[in-house]
Amino acid sequence: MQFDDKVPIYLQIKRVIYQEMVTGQLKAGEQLPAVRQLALNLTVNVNTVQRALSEMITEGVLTSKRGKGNFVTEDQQRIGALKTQLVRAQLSSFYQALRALNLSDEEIITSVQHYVQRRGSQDDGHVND
Amino acid sequence: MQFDDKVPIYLQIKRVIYQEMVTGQLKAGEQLPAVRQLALNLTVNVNTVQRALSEMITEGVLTSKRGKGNFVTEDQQRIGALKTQLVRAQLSSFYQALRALNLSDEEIITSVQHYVQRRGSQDDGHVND
DNA sequence: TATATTGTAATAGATAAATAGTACACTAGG
DNA sequence: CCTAGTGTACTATTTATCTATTACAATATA
Repeated sequence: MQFDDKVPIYLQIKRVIYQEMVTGQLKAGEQLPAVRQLALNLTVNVNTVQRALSEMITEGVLTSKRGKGNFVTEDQQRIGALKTQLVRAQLSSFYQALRALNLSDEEIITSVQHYVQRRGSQDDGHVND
Repeated sequence: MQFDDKVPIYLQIKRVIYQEMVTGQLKAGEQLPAVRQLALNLTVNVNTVQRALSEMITEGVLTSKRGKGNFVTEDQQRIGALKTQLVRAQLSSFYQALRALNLSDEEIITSVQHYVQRRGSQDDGHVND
């Protein structure tokens, strides 16, 4: 996997796993691949994977069972809250950045609409739910 | 100034100066504060400021005159292009992040609308152009 | 011609992050 | 009981970033 070398890799790994939980690629209670396997998949060191996972364990979205594996929380509501939290964080930083470039609220909204339209008419196989 | 310790400071400095150019706090052709002064303002080392500025000089948005100072490009169009570029980068990463969280195009648009509305009704002294 | 102010370069040290490698602890299954 | 597979811990090394410090080069001005 390719990472942005201006952002710590362990943070980018967290983001990937968050996304898999939110999209349901990883379901509540499901076991994650072994840390050594994750390290291979991500072409990254085991310690780096471990750092990402241990933070997520502290946050309560993962649980660890020594000798067995790492598991997504059973708490489906926790995952829902995670999605809300991640979406809100994106909205906040996006809004703040565009305001800092002097865009009005209206301009921000229409810029998103136009961007989405442009992407929609641009035959790159993405689907719209 | 406070920085996010997960992102290189020199990149965050570039972002701040970009914003000042785009918003007109720094006008085309205008002289920047001396690097040593900028370092004081930002509570950062001169070398770190220098790294940010030297990259922006390479990009052509700043020019340097040894013994005189650093200056914003005279090319107003260049600044306009900079704004376009920065806005587009924000849109792209924002869109990609929310798609990765399984939001549809419609949901992305309405989430922005609701976020802006919520902020608008929330008396925190921001103005709407 | 000096002196102050500007940008620029170079060195050395500190810290965070990532890597490689080794070892240990717990669990399941033959 | 032994072995394979799991998470976890620790050390050592490398790289990028930031800092502190010193020095030098170019410009303006008294």
